[in-house]
Amino acid sequence: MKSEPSCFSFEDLKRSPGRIACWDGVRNYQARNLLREEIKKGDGILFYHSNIKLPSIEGLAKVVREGYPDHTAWDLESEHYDPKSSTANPIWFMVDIQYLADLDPPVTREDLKSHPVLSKMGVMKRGNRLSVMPVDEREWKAVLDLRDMADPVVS
DNA sequence: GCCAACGTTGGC
DNA sequence: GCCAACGTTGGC
Repeated sequence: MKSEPSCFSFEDLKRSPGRIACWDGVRNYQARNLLREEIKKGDGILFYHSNIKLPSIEGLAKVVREGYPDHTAWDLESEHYDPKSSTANPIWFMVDIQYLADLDPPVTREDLKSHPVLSKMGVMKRGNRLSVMPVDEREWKAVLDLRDMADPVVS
């Protein structure tokens, strides 16, 4: 999952109650479909900071609640308000995620670029604009290996 | 600040 | 349904 830290950072997640936050405000159909259908409770998450000097994977999180309607779409006050979405027919979805661990130090985009497996990650693809994208098993393991970490998502 | 990539919008 | 125009994203 990718976020501009000025909008919502990994630190923000850590400071959230129970270290849980909802991944709201996604307004892209491809990402919506992932949130609604693909992402399962217990899935591991690489939390990536974008649009900054040193774009990096900051840490790990996991999904604690599967796709449910994004209520900010119904909130007139929200900048993500969308009149096309209603409680009867929600268009946009979100999941809840929970902090797991820091990557210390963060795995930078430079790190990813020079890695045989990670250089092929979705987040490295040109023009990629999704705030949610799939990470495969090899990529997940490769990130953990870079920091000599045990897999925290084994259930 | 530049610019490529991509999604969305709207005229036709 | 096509496609040009436009806005946004995000690395550099």
